[in-house]
Amino acid sequence: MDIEVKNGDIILYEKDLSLDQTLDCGQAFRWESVPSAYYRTYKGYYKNIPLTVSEEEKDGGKFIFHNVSEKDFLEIWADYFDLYTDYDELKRRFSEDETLRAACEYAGGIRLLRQDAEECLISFILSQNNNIPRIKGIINRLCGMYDGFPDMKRLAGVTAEELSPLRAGFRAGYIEDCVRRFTSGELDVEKIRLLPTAEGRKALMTVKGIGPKVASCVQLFGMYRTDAYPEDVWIKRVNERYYPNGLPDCVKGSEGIAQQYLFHYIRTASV
DNA sequence: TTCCAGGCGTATC
DNA sequence: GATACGCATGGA
Repeated sequence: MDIEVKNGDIILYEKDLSLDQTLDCGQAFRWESVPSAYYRTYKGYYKNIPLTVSEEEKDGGKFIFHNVSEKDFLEIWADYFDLYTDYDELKRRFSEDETLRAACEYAGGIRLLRQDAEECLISFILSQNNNIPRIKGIINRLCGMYDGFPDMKRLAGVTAEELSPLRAGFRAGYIEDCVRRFTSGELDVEKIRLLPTAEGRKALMTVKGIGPKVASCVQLFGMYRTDAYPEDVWIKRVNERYYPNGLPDCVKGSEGIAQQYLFHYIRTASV
């Protein structure tokens, strides 16, 4: 990893990263672009730990992690941004497939964030039949209500009615059920994390409001289960159009990361 | 006004 | 197991 410590900031040189593509692609909902002197600056959180991060110029590969110690960078942010994974190698492997090659070229700055599992559980339940700006709004109000993103313990006993200020609609009842199942001891995030992907997915789907897509999102984004492949409306279009006979062998074990490139490609590249 | 949004539960066959 | 339909909410 190529970093420098400078005036209390960490400077990172990383070719395979774009803040727009990674922080604003629908895998995380708590990052906001803020005005700055740089090409792009985002403010956001991992587990309620705040960060301001800048991309110096478009596709320049130079990033500034503001006011971050080297220790915190290496222990928290390098992990969160998945900087220990070689995306160049990954993209070369994916590029055996023609569609994926185009997707990787189009959105080569995407990385899979290693997010908190409980936060992803709540967030992706809220994401169903909803659009990204409104998902962000609901989560923002949730964080306001609890002074940061609440974990299961903090949410224990919450009712749909108490969540009504979030304007989450029918999803509030799903949150209520989810919290009850995970705080009663009936389900355990850390146990699900250890299960094989198919079994963990089944366990998650026993929660009211968690279906195949949300379960896979929780595994992919919240448990770094890279073989989870969430099939939303956009990815269904990709599959019908490019992969009617299934995904190519070159994505084996990394279906979820491939999904990120394909999702961004089909959604914004007008192909 | 109507339609749609990173789906899912329920009813019905 | 497959398919149709409603669902809270707010922006287009």
